[in-house]
Amino acid sequence: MIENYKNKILSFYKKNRRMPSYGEIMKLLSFQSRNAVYKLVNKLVDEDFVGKDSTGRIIPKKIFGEVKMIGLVQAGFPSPAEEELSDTMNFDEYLIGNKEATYIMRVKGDSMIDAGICEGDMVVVERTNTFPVGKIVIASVDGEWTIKYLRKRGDTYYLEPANKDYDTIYAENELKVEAVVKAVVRKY
Amino acid sequence: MIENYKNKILSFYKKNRRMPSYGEIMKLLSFQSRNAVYKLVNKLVDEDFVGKDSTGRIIPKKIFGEVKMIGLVQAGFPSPAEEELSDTMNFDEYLIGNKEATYIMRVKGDSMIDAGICEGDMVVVERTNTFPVGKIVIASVDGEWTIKYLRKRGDTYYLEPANKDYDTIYAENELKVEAVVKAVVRKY
DNA sequence: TTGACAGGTGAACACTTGTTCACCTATAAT
DNA sequence: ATTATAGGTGAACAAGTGTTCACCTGTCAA
Repeated sequence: MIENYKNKILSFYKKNRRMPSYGEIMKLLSFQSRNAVYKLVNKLVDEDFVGKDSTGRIIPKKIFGEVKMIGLVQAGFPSPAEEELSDTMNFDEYLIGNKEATYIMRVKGDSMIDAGICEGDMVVVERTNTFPVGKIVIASVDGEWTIKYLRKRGDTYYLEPANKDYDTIYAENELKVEAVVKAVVRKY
Repeated sequence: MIENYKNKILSFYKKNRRMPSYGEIMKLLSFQSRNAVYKLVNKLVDEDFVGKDSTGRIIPKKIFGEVKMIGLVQAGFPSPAEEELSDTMNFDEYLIGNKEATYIMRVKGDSMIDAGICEGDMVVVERTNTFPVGKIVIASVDGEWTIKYLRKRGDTYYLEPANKDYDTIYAENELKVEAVVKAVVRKY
């Protein structure tokens, strides 16, 4: 029963992008008094399902938009008892540092395949003015955009693919590092 | 100036996990009347920076918690003018279908390296009772947990790594498919 | 049979909510 | 010099806010 309540609150949050008020929960769960809701919410707060403001308003807890995290594949899935203890994570927070400077790009070609970046993968990149040698970067070389490792020999920077079939790239005119690759996301 | 306002509202949302009320914005922006806020908010609604409920409450628009998406790496970054038009995405929504059945696991070993899944990568998996042949699954074979391709020959299922150095795995006693791999996430 | 208690109702509290109105500047255009 | 306009103040409105209180069940244990 209480799980049902949680689900209804959760889907309200999903739909309206905010937590419901006590009155709204009352209608949502077909209660007759807001006080019934008040008592219910206090229990949900104890359970850490939701939280409260300094003004008493209900605020979402971590569970909203988060996913349970397990150590290793080899460890298998936790029992329901262990599940309570398992960590949760949120991809947006995990993957995105500086929101303003972050972009998502889709990868074409297999020049980075040995680094585990395949055609069609999405890369999370963050714009930069630095030259982070050794990292995977988005660079524009003589007007062309690519994703490669940034290397340095002596005073000159160059780009190195992660695929034996491709050659390293030296800029004829200009090599500009536009962004650093922060993460790779592939969906099946 | 108005950018400054947006930032303050945004960081309120980040901190409190909900949108501020008119009165709260008033204090936030050091206004003397809520009506000044009211007029400001209406402009922000026109700009599509925020939205309004049926009850008049302010709700976050897509921008909150989302990231700009670019077509291909080769396309480069958009100009500020184009940026307005570019799509945005939200990782949680993108990666997670059924929240209850979804887990994150960390990969150990290089048996799936040719599929672009490296040691230390995080996989997003969804529990299942089906046998999705051809997909990458989390399976328990005779008590051991692994991540492999699920294959079928005749009536028997078996597991195939994506690495020539490893052998295919046939279960001596039992092969159980615990979950399907929905996505791979790697952070640098 | 009694008492405790979890879970619900319904009314009341002070306060905050979004919204509207009349009014007050400055700044810019005519 | 006059008029419009964008952006602010301050008071008022009904409605909704979280919270508290007294009260009413049914269920279960002693």
